[in-house]
Amino acid sequence: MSMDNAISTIPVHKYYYLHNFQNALQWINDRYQDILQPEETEFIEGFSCLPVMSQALFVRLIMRKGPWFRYSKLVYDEIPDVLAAAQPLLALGWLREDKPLSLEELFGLYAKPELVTVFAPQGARASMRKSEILALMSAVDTAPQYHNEWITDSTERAWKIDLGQLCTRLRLMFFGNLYQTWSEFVLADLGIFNYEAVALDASCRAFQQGHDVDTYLEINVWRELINDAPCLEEYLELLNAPVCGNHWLEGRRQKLLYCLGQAYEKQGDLSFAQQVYAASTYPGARHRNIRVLEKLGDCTQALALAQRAIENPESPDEKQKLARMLPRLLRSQGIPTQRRKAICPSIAELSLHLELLNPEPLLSVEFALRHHWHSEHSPVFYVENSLFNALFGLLFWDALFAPLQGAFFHPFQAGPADFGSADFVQRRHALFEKGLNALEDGSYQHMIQSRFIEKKGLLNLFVFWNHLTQDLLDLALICIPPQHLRLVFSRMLCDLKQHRTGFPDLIRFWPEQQSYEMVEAKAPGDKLQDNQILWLEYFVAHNIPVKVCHVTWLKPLATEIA
DNA sequence: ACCTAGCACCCATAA
DNA sequence: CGGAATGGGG
DNA sequence: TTATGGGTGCTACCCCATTCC
Ligand SMILES: [Mn+2]
Repeated sequence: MSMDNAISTIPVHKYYYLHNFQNALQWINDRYQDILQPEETEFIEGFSCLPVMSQALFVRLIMRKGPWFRYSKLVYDEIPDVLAAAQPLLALGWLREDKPLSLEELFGLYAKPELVTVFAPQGARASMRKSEILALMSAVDTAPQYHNEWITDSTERAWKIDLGQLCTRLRLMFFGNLYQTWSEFVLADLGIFNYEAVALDASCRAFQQGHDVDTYLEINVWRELINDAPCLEEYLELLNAPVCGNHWLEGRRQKLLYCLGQAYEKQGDLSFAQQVYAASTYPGARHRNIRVLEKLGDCTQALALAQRAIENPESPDEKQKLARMLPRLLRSQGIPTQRRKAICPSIAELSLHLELLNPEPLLSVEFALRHHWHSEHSPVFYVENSLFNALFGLLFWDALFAPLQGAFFHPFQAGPADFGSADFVQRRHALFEKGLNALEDGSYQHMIQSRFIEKKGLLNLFVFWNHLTQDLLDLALICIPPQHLRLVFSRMLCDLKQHRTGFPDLIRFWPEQQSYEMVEAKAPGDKLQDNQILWLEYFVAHNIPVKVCHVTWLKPLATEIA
């Protein structure tokens, strides 16, 4: 804790955010000359000509919620005269005070007590909820007005930032996504996020074509539309959208279709959902298509599609789901099926039943089991996916951070941008082979240990550093034979997206015997998930030690009424 | 990869 | 008043 | 009773102030 405080109190330059933004603009300007739109070039040029205070204010604003701001709410030590700083921005029209505010915008800008005062004549009362006052006023007067018409008798000013879209576009071009913000810079400066240093040359950039930037933004608009409000029939027009030439964007488009299907399904528009699922190649879309056909009562179609699918399953996960649906669909057609005994007999044999006394304070089954088994000579860790993912991330560090074309293009990446694409492993084949070979010749131990030291704290999408201690790592390397690591990593490499998850909750070590065992803990009512079952089957098939422990509580609840 | 994914928890339904 | 939710900040 | 599907909630840097109910 004190360490964290020490880090976060290191003083940064008072205009740190402005310097970061200037650097980002420079970066973009250097790499995107051919793609930048005229107004973007104009903006970059115009920005550099502004007085420092105005630049600083502008950057402060684009990092805040917006698009409306109240002058009185803009208080910064490093910008003593906000009004003066705003003048050049107002003159350029980057900030506007001559725009009307809708009622909703006004309500976003002012707190309830203020609105009660303003709208008391129309019947607003302090006892009402803010939403009730809004409803009241909507009934009376909904037309947008200028700020000084809404709020008379006030020295307050309201400004609207007009370059939000443009700045979002620049941010997208820099990061290649919209979830990262300009605050990445300061978080990295403060040591809150530490990124691997990947060599980036002047040609590294997220987008190769201006059109792709637009496509990304369009998809994002659709996504917000789908998430924020009920989906209309008109959205089916997405079915006619052209295929994207860019693989990465085409994948995003397919995912968008899948999300639209989910939204339709959730709101009960099964027929729309079915059409969209049928058009999407996103993993899982076919399964949802079959399920929705079933829900629609079209079991004939559902069965036909399921039978076609099981001939050529897209993944073990889909195969698993299909195997569960098929008997039901067959029965619906009057075709009898023998009642299938538990999912897989080999997994049933892994079962172990324990009655435990839940210590105070109450623990989850995973922690209770760990507590029950843990001892100095047989330590137990609650690791879930984190252990094997971390070992994977450390062993294959060089492969993950290899500076391949298109993989890295800004200094704040926890992994390559093309992680998710079908040819990800193929493109790095030789590097992954190198890691696997290290398992053969024994050098993997040193490789993993030294990277644990060297790379500690650096963001890696496979390594969760707070879960991985030196103790845990030492025990894992002592107790888990390299043959097992190889088996696990091989399966992961088949499909990194899907096979990163589903590992058992606990791992028990017996360092003196150099042995270990993984254990999936199950509370009553909890059941194995598909990805867990698939790993269990794999472990059984390769003699990797694993159990499923079903825990019941010995003394249910005596101290419950408190 | 913070409107996203992985996990556990809780409930409804059907054989 | 308590306490959740949101926004701003380094 | 079991099996299945579905929905929800938590958690992700951490601290602080404001807002709202
Ligand atoms: Mn579990």
